[in-house]
Amino acid sequence: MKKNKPKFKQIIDAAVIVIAENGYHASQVSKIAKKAGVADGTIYLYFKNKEDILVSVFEERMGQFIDQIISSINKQENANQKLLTLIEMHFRQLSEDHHLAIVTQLELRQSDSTLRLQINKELKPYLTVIDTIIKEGIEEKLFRDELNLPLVRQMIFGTLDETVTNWVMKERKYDLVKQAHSVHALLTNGISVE
Amino acid sequence: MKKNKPKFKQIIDAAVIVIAENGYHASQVSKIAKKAGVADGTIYLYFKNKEDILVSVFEERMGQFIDQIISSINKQENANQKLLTLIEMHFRQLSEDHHLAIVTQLELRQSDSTLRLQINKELKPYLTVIDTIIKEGIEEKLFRDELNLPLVRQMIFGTLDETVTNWVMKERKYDLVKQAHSVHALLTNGISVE
Amino acid sequence: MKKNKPKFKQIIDAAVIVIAENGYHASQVSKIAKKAGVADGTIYLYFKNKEDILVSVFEERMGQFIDQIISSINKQENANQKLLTLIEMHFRQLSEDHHLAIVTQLELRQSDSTLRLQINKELKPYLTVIDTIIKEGIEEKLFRDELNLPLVRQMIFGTLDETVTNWVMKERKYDLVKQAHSVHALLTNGISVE
Amino acid sequence: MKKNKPKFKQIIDAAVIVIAENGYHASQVSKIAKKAGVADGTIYLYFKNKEDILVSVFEERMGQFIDQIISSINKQENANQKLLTLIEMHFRQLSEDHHLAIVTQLELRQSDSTLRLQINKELKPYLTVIDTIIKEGIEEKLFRDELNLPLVRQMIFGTLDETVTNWVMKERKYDLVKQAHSVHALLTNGISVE
DNA sequence: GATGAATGAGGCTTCATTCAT
DNA sequence: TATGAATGAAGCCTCATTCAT
Repeated sequence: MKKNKPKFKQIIDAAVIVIAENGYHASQVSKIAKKAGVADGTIYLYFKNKEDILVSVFEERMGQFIDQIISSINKQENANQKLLTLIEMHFRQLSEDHHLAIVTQLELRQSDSTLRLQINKELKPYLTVIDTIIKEGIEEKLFRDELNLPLVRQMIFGTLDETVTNWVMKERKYDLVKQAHSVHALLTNGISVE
Repeated sequence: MKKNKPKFKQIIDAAVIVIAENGYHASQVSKIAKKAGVADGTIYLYFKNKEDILVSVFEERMGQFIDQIISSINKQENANQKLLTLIEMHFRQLSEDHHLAIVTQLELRQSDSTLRLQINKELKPYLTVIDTIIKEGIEEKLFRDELNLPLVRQMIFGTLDETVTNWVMKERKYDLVKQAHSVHALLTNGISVE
Repeated sequence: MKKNKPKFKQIIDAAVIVIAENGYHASQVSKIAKKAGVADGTIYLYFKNKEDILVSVFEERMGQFIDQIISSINKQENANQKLLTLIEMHFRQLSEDHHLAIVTQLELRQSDSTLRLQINKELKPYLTVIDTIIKEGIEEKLFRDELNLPLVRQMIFGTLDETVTNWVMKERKYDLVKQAHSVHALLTNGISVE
Repeated sequence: MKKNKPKFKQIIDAAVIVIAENGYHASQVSKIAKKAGVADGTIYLYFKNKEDILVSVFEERMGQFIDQIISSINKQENANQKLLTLIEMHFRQLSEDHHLAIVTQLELRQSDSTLRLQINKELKPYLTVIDTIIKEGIEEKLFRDELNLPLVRQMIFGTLDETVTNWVMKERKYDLVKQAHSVHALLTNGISVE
């Protein structure tokens, strides 16, 4: 299994940094190889082509990202706590790896539709986690039971995504994690008085 | 002023269609020229370079988009009505011009960071409109007064954006405008019971 | 029609010389472009890809080659005369354009099967001319009537081809055209006494 | 002597099959190694480089090919019989090893001039055998004594070669060996009446 | 002797942009 | 103004060969 060889991770890590620093379009394979400390050709022993590197970046990192969130959520008692934890973990992980944040929020969105399709597939488990929390919340009578599931999911994911993107574009000048509670409050209580 | 000459608009319109139909990366200048019915070189009499076409697409169309929303909002009495109108108009306009929806939600995001910076500039007035509504809502005691303005704006814009993107990616198979009320309810009342 | 533009012929001519001088595998597109006095990209305004240049070389030159032979043959009275003329013209034309001789006898045979298939298509009319002469000869009772047509064609073409290849590989140190009569005699009378 | 080690022959045999099945250009060293059941690097313990494999293919197989023909010819009484035997053996051997036929008639001709030079050297003994038969035939007064030796040799070899190539390209759908007599008759008696 | 992971040079092609007409 | 033929820079990928084990 190629994924367990050290060079596989070396190249993935190099790719994240190179893309974050140079932008998606200026990230030539040769630049990634150099940063990873391998020859250009070596890349192709581990990846089918350039696109495959990018998909793998997402697979590897998004996989970890979601696994972390799920394991944290499982320690929580109810849907409200779980939602808060999801938000905190989402913000924390991207805060702690700003290269990854730049890549996921800005650079990878420049990829063409074939790649974006792959990326959406990777994203699906995350959306499923959100769905599960909402359904639990409804069962626990914490959330309103007439909620339109896809709409709520879009609100939650859209809000988190937009918040992180803004933070990245403002060059990460403020503490993203600290906003988790407010975002949670907004999503649960809305903006209306009472 | 070049903007008032007929070929300027011809080229912008052609660009929207070509990008929507072919995707950002397969939209060569020559293809846009052909669709616009002009020679390749003519493009450069009206636009500095390819990026300039794309920025102009956004300037022109986003300008109209926002103007429409503002004029509709101004007929509304309070912040709640205005927010609902904004959502409806946002959804309606993109529903009615699906080429534009594809371009704004999917294709233009593939542009590089320079272009995206420009696009964000064009987006600013829209975000300001949202801010204004929120502030009005607080003054009118319709919205909670401890709201974090940027956060609320991100929630609103993030939710609308994600909702439209999902609709585009699902190939516009359902009625987006019909979702305006539910989205409005979610944003104002949150998801919690009570 | 691209074939009538001067650059089309310029590039074909350059390709013949570059391939003859450098060999098939060392004939980069950039080298052909340079010899033709055009930019690399210009090649692709006239040819689909590199292979298309080579097919066109054959189409153009082989077309002329065969046309010349046919028009000369038509002035001859009987099949025997026609066969002699075909041999003479075959030898003469390749003698007079040694670049073309090198390309057809040595370099173009290195092409891959896709290209060789195309080349064989171009060659077909020539083989048909040979067939026609043989059939005429039989009708005129000059040639034996139990002849196996494909076999005779293979003997004639194989002999001419091998003779020219040998001459090219011996670096054209002797007069090829002078051998036409002997070759004709061999083919018609065989090698046996009586 | 490396030639006597089993892996040497293993690799040669693998090369013939791989080239026949994949074509010259798609026959990477790694593919030959795999088919031979050795590691890529092992190839280089037995052959100087890739070209050396191909030259060796010819050396080994052509050597056998010619030896077979010579030993068959020596059993014949006169030049006429010998020529017929040569033709039969030439056709029979390639008929019986169609991989070799594909490689010699089609694929190896794609090699570059350096390699073809080597191949021609291997071919020389065969041409010498032909020459010897012709000279014998003249001495035996079976063949005309004013024959131009190189020319006759080119006719014989060219005819055989073209005949086999046609048979290979027609995907070996007819019996090549059965044509030996007709080809022999053509070469000895020519095509003319009387 | 045998392995196979690693190397890195090399070339075809696209397409935004220019400029002579 | 308008044209469109011509330009030429730039990058992904393959595969013969090496060499540490």
